[in-house]
Amino acid sequence: MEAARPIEVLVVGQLEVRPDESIALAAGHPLTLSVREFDLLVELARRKDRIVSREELFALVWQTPLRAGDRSVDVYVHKLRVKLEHALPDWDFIHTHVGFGYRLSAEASHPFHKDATGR
Amino acid sequence: MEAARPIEVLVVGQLEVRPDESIALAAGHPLTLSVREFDLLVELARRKDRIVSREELFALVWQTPLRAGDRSVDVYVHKLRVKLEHALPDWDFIHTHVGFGYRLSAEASHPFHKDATGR
DNA sequence: GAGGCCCGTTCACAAGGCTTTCACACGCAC
DNA sequence: GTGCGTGTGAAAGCCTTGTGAACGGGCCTC
Repeated sequence: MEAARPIEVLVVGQLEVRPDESIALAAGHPLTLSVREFDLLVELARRKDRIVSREELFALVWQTPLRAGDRSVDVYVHKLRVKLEHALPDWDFIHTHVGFGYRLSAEASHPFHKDATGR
Repeated sequence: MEAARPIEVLVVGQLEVRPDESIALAAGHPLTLSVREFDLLVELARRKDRIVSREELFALVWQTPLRAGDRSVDVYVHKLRVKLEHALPDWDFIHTHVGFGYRLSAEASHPFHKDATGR
């Protein structure tokens, strides 16, 4: 049999991330992500449902220790949130844990009090 | 009877590529492509919906590793885009993923009409 | 052999996207 | 209110990609 190196496919709700193919799918549709955005999403997805500190995320994605005052992680989390929100409006993916870091999990966005804003 | 090697027919939306016949059809009409253009289209079609890096594309089509600074892939992607755009104006086929590479997928070109209100 | 044509390659510049860094707004705890 | 941590929009510069064109080689025709 082939020495099959298992292909890594990270699934988080309707989100599917394939690090080997450098692609992320939202409900089967490819997301357009920059390199940093993609790398950040991959590392979060690999640690799905766990809280990951900024220091760890930065080291993983930027390959260098986080300097005091650097807000890059926050900025890129925001960029990812915007794109994920646009692709899958009914779900929240990146959750903030104040003082600890971020956690990636698929959670239905607040089921009550949902505006019927026509879009 | 025949050695049962299935004939390869790659379909991407209205695009049909037949490597064995060295022909590509757009909505049933043959495209006029050079060898390089055709080979590039074949390799992209074989990896439809996946992002393919310049390095991989160059190795596949040119049969030699990509040298730093070589823009051949970009140039041929452009040539292909022009011909595909001419043949099927309402569809986008080759999508750029900055920092990653190119992806071949049939996607309707901008569904919204862009006006010139400068807004 | 000369001229014309494609084709492939390379270059130069234009365009546009990406990363980084700032500034300020917000919410919560004290 | 004050301080701290996070959200968010924008500016600036860098880097990647898009694009038109020049150059040269191979091939066909005359």
